[in-house]
Amino acid sequence: MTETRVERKERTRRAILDATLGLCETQPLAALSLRQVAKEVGIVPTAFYRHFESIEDLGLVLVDESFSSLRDLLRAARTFDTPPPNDRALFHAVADNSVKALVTHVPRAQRHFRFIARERLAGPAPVREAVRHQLELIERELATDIARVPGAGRWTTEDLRILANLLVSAMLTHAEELALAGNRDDVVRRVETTARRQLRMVLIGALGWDSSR
Amino acid sequence: MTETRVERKERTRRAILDATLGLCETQPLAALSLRQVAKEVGIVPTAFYRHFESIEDLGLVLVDESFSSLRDLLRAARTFDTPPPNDRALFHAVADNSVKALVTHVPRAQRHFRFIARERLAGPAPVREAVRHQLELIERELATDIARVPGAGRWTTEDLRILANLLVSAMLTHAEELALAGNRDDVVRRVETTARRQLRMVLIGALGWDSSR
DNA sequence: AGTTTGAGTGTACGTGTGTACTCTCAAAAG
DNA sequence: CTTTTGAGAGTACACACGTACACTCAAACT
Repeated sequence: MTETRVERKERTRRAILDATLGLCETQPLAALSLRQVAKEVGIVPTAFYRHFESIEDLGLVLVDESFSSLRDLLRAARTFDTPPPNDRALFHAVADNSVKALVTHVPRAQRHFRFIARERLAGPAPVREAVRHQLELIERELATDIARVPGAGRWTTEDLRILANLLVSAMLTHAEELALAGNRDDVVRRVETTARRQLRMVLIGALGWDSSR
Repeated sequence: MTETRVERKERTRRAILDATLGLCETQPLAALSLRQVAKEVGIVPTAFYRHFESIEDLGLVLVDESFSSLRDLLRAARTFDTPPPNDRALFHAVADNSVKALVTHVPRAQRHFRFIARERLAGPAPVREAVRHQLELIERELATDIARVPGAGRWTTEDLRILANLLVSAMLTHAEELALAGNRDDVVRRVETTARRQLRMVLIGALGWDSSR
């Protein structure tokens, strides 16, 4: 039952991260005090400094952590069981798949999504910048992904980025709504429908779009 | 140069509202202290209570105020100088008009937009609820507006709501980006392009969409 | 075995916080 | 002219805040 020194340290570090995520469900990071976090973890305030330089520093770590679970979601959304027969079916499949990934992953990583959504705009400047940067990376990934879809040949790189931006901001809105809804089944289903329809509108609408105007 | 009693009271009330909007550009409402606001205004902390019950109460007033400037923007976006000749031109005109309204209004009411964007997710629960409610009203207005556009006949009410939701969340994202950019011309132009293209994609894509699947 | 290391403790400080209370003093009401 | 009213000032309190400093004591290193 003895614990090595690094193990123990890692355990309290995790406890601090978890406690902060928990406290951030009801208030933004900027409204959080070092003492509040320490009390929640069960350590003395000064012990906090053994792990993080400041609340802001902690926030940056949480951003990285949160985005790695977002990446898991996106990876799931990209995987198909069976390749769809035609274009229209493909778009439907993409939409359905993405939304399914959204509603199954979000509850599991609720606190991460909520954290990102909150701190994206309300966080301290460096935290906001970190979130913005990560979202940009995701946008780019999504853009190259869409580029491989049939009918996307006519699209310019710029337009693909713009389309990806639209999809990311829509999905972020839905993720936040899901996270806030908790486990209320009716809300989950409503968001699910809205998200799926929006993706279809955009993707199918995209077929009629031509970058050359 | 004498000032009536109600005039004077209204003046400090405004000063409190303005000071709070100013302070909220760098931090969320929840991280704000009553004393900070009072100091900024130039009154003693206890005098605050003559105007608002709490910071949260003040927040709710700011939400109302902010949304009335958002409504101004939307009204501007709906007004046309000359009716466009055909459907495609109409969609382009709608998109151009909306985006023009966005980039001209946002700088004027920057602090209001920033406040909404921040507090929508990071604010105290009652403030978040107030923002959510106002956005829902705007969505409904937009939906009935789109319903009058040619080609929208085939759309169900539900789908119109879903489309409006997509547009509102996209425009909110852009408004926030504009507000954060301040007066940096290159950013403004980039956001402008992105917003216009997204609106066109969605609106023109919408022509190809059929609610009946 | 003896020594070093470092996570976590305990105490102490100056400062900021919300709020209760009494006081002022000019505009409004009589 | 006198009285009432109410925005704002001033003082006071108990409490939470970040952080500096010296301490403990078991695991890890030599």
